[in-house]
Amino acid sequence: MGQFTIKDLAKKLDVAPSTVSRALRDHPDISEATKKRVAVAAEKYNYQPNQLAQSLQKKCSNTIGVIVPEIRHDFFSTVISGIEEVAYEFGYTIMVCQSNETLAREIINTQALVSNRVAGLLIAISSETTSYEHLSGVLRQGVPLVQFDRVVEELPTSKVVVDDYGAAYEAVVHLIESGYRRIGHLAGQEGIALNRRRYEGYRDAMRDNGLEVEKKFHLHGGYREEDGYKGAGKYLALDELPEAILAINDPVAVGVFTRFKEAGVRIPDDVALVGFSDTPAAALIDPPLTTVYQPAFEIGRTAVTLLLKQLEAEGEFVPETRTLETRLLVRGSSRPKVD
Amino acid sequence: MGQFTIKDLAKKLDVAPSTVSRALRDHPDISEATKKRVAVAAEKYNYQPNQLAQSLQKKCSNTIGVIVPEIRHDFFSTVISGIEEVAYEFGYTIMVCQSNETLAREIINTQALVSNRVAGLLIAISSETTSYEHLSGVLRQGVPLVQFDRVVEELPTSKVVVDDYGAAYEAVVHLIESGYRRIGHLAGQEGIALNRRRYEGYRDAMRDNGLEVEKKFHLHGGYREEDGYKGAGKYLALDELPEAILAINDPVAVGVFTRFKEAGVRIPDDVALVGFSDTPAAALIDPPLTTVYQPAFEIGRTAVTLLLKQLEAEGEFVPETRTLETRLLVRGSSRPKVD
DNA sequence: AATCGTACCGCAAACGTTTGCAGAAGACCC
DNA sequence: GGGTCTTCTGCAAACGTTTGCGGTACGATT
Repeated sequence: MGQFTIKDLAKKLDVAPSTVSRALRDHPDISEATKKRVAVAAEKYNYQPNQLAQSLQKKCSNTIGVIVPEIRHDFFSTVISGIEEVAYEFGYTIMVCQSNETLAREIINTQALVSNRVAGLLIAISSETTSYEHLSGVLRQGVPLVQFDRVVEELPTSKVVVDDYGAAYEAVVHLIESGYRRIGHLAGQEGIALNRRRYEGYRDAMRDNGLEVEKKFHLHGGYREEDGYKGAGKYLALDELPEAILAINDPVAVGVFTRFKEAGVRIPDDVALVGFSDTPAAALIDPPLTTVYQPAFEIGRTAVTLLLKQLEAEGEFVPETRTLETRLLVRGSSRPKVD
Repeated sequence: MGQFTIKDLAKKLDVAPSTVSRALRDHPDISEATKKRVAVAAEKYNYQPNQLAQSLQKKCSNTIGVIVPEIRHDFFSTVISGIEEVAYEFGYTIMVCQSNETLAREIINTQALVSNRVAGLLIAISSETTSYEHLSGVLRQGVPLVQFDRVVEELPTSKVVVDDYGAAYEAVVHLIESGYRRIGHLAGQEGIALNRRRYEGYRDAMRDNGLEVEKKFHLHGGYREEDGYKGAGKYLALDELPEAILAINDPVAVGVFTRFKEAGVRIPDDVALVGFSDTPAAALIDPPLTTVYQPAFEIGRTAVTLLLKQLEAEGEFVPETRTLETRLLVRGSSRPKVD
């Protein structure tokens, strides 16, 4: 068995492998006649070039490595979809790994992908990732790297992000304008740039409107629905509830939503709620969730595009940061307050 | 630049590349002393084996190809997650492609993956796929293939499916027991095995309960939310509505849900609704959607497992079909009818 | 008729591994 | 001290490509 190789083809046609190779790649040295013969035979025997061999020889492959915290998270699967889309368009295939939000696995993933000699790496770091040695290692080895969504700012790579600060600011202003004053923030892990940026947007929006951030309403958790569920439990354990909550993302908001519903807390009458991402579920729950739309698909597309650009550029390339537009989708969960 | 190779390592240690290779793989011929030296140096210089070269030489790679209709569909992203999970566990990486529900792209995807000499292929066919030449081609080339969810039954491959017939049957019986009589079915494209099986379950459940399938209530569409939206439009265009609808999957059910809500059709009072998959949104809409839970994650896990088994087996392998359990999740959208 | 140019093709090395085989060095036996 | 066994290591070929360079054959030019 085994695949049909260029040598087999050469033997069939009684020419040298090199001739076949050149014929297939339309090299001017080869006569039209033999080009045709080769093409016909290749078709007939269903010859498919061995990408492994090709990549080995050219010292560069046409696969792109992707590392995300969790594939099944709607945001990331949409990003991956976007990545695959343009990768496909440019003749690349993608290798996808998930870190499961752990640093250990993220490290193994990067090594595996480098070991597979991917042309470049696209990554959104795990929530545990606070040391970047593995990533700077990748850079040191000359593997192009583009970060998206959850980025470490210190690293000199291209980045694709959204204006988290501005989006959070806008969301909070919206809440304030809707009549909510005592606004809480259910954030992600501390120390992550993305969290910090959203927090600062929240904080500044409060400050600029003469409101103060109440520490007890500023809680930390993870990125998953269960984290939201737990977070809501913490709010419920307080002596009083905030008037509104800005959740770090939609899954968390949904978790809060569920927990509150169980507890008989009405949304938005008792507590207004705003999420981040616009997952499909957001629009469907009742009341529908006000959320910050993030162009996940575009984030993916842009990330590969930057990577490909870097691949073209070879030496003279400078990291570039693309900040994509968000859009606040105002829905029922933050209906103007009536007292 | 360029990665550190086994040759570089050999030069540093003043031994032959073959010795380094053997030392790294713990070959008994090599003395403990040099093994240690090699290990230390490999660590020091951060040597990472070139998988491409390895795969080329061994004539088999450690990457698994995955083709799904759409990555962002919750069901598939969850399957992929499961696939990645066990692939990772066994030292494999996965290459993921989406066919976007088109045959043309599915063909290109399979070729690309074969060209990359994946160890095996995992596929859920597109809704357009009615000719299987590309897949039998893959088999003819000796590339292990496992189908999941949307399978073509004629092909002699391992398969991972759920009992679509039984699940649909159960769902319809549930509707009947809840007092619904005139039950419609919003199916997918005709000619797809999965659709046929679910249809038959629907049909037989009706028949076994002395009810007849009304042709006008049996419509066809696609797998996406928009297809459900459109399908609902078709129902609305009829002179009357069915009492209940079994949708081919959750996104479609959600589309129906949305369209009906717009039209003022109440669920389940005017029309009851049942979906398939249990996407996250299903439980969150109001009323929550009754649906058939499919163990997406397990489907993914099982698919790789079967593939790995086949890879071990070498010659003496016989295709195997695993049918995973579904579970009907009864929720508000099919509340017992009150007349 | 000798030279040159051109058009086309093959040889062989290389990419980074693995592996069968042979070889070197020492230990052991008689 | 010559032979045989071990133990360890290196050589070289191979996996399927690509590519620099050299070579052949032929027609054209002087």
